[in-house]
Amino acid sequence: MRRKSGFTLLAVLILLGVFAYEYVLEEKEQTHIIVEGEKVKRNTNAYFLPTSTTGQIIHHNSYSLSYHEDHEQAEWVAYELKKSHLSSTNFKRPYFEVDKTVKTGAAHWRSYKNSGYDRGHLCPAADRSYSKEAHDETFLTSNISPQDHDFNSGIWNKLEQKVRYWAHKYDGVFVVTGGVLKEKMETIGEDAVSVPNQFYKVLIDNNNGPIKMIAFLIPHNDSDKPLHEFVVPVDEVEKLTGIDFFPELEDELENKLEASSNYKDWSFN
DNA sequence: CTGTAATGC
DNA sequence: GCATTACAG
Repeated sequence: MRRKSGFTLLAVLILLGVFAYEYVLEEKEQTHIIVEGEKVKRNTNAYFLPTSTTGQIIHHNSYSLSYHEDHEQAEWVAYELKKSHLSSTNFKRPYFEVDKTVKTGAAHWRSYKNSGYDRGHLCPAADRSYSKEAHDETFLTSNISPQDHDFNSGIWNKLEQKVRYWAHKYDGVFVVTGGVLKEKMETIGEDAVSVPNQFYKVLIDNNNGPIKMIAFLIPHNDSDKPLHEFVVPVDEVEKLTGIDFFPELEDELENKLEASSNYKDWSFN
């Protein structure tokens, strides 16, 4: 009797030891990840916000944006797309609303009417379908840009779907999207909303292994080319837009990641 | 999924 | 203006 309980105690102790050892290993790995991006995981939404060239950053509940009054649209829209955000829910499309939080006055949706261009979401409705409130919030005029319908439903839609695929595969990504806004562009409607000649998307992933980035720069035309042909270094988008995308990253890491147009870490399957 | 447009109240 | 329906890439 005594001998048996001795064995039991020993077995329990060994098991405890194994669990403790594994726990320490796990802790070590997590710490390692956090060190790479400092406070990255603590407040991702604020941490990854790009700089604004206009000084008008607006925080909505489900995404943030920097509004460019001259072009009557956002220069960037940024949000975290978590794996848990992905939803097959199909909410009914509401009407677009003028974003009243834009102090200089956001574009009116009538400026897009009969313009020949789509009201193209920058933050896609499908990326905020985890609640009706979040979904409907994407239908603000500060979140749209004039897009050719074939482009919007073609190559751009393909990219948006790929982002959702990556959010699922990599347990979330942080997304920044916008049109490249330049001095002279075609405009539409009474508000003279600029029609960008290129659109970009910049992604950063710090949830799955080593931190990684990827940037896309796509001409405002539909294309049959594979998406990976539109990959550019983040530096190139920064040069075109004047936006600094991840200013809070430690400089050495930021410089290294933003100079690369290597996409081997991102699965295109 | 991404959207526009016509119709009736 | 809002709701419903039809249609297209």
